[in-house]
Amino acid sequence: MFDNGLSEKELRRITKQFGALHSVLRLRILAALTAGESNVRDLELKLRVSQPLLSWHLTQLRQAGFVTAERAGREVHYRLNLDAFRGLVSNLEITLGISLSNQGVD
Amino acid sequence: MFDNGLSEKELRRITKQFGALHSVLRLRILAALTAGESNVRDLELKLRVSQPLLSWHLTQLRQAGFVTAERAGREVHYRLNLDAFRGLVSNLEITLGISLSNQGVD
DNA sequence: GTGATACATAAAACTCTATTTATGGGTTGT
DNA sequence: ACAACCCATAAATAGAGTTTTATGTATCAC
Repeated sequence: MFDNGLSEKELRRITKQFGALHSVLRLRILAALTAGESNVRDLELKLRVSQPLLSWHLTQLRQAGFVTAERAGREVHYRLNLDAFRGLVSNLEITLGISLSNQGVD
Repeated sequence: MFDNGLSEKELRRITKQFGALHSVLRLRILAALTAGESNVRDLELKLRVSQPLLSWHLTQLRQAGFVTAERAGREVHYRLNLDAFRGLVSNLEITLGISLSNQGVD
């Protein structure tokens, strides 16, 4: 056919990943995690959202692969998984058939 | 505060952009446009979707900046706007505070 | 064990997005 | 003007995602 390198399954995968980034709150969560790993309570205080809501968004991010969760006592530590972002950009490049390296853009 | 370089307005902007990519059909549209510009009728035949649906998705992509539309007679020619993708990746890098260049990933 | 803390999950209400069906506006050719 | 074609928009419906409220599970301290 005319597919640009990505299988149907991969298409659904990156679609879901883009969906996981379709939320101001989730982007804020990711931004907060750039400072390093964090538990849920700290994020709750930092972002001023309810705990169940935060938990739900963290689940979305985890299912998309953008964060990992690790139990430590009664806390759960979340941290960024940068490779997931790199993989997404890479798949987007394949879909578009171009390079998105932004050297010389600004 | 703790913002990683992006304003509230910019956050909403890239959130919307990610939302525009949260659709298998829209990714297929973008992939189809990598071959070059196209009118709506050709995309309709290629992707086998109804014309109003296609038109709606094209509007979403245009509002997000990923495609541009140009009238040519009674046709409207759509084409990719690669700078929008580069800008999005760039903003994502700012949000995460890292570089996403995928050199050496595969 | 009891109580307190940390996190996840379930159910319901709400909001946003996608799809269909029908119609309208603009352009070309006769 | 008329008919045919290309595309956009409106209204109605269906579906997916989000938020709240309430409850459950696991861990630590006592």
